[in-house]
Amino acid sequence: MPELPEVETIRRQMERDVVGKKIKTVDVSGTRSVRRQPKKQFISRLEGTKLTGVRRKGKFIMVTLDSGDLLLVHLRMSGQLLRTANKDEVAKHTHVTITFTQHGQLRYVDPRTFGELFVTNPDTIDEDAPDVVSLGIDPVEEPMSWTNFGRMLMAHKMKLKAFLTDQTILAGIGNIYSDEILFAAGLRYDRTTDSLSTMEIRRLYRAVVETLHDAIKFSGSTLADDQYVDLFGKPGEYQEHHQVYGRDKLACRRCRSVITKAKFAQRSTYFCPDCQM
DNA sequence: CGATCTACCTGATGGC
DNA sequence: TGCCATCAGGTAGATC
Repeated sequence: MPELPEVETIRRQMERDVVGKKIKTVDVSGTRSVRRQPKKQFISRLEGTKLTGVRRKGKFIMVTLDSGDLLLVHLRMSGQLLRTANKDEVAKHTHVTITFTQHGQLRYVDPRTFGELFVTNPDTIDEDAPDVVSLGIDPVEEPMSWTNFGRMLMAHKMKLKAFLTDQTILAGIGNIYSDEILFAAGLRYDRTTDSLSTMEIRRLYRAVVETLHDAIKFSGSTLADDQYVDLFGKPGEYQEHHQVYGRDKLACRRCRSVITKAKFAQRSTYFCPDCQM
């Protein structure tokens, strides 16, 4: 489900709403959402700690705790973090409930159970979470020059969509935003990284940054199944601004050609055959 | 090394 | 209605 803009929306809300709160109790039900460490350890390392900050790298949310530990959350396809009152009805597929000493709870809900939570520490994260350590550059948190971006492109010979969605190169871009970025850049998903002119490199870098910032401004994208909602259960609005994603057989908003749907790496890919070359 | 595919899950949707 | 196939924001791991 969520990509960088959706995760960033939740991060910003958590920064305002849960930082400073102290965890009273943690409840874990089911076996899949906390799977990287024993449930008991997960719970004991959280209970009694205070949340001191919320950061993000790619699609990971990292909550800093006053114990020095880090609570890591990855929502994968269908995870939601929801701020609730203690007495609010418990939604189906609620797998983790964090109750604060005051002012309610933070709940983790995830129908498909692909997402996960775990507690780690800066000293042990190399062993605990190699997937976090190996993340590439977060294009929103770590801005770079377009020349540096060009060097990254040249260092990997692959198709543009594979480049954009490889979390060890750029962290945070998934299936929706790679398609939207490539439309904004006027480039096809199957162009190779080493085929771009200087102008195209600049266009692509600009599209990465602008598309992600735009999507954050509109609180991310909620698709027809309503799976993505923010910390307070509210859907995003960026789907109304999609130029290509989910718009196959519709007219391109720019040139009126028909948007095409293709398969790339077993995923749907949408593009305008006339605006993207 | 890269690319390609499969598996992990539940639920919504569409065709027959 | 029901049944079955297909698809969905992601990524790790096996295989070639």
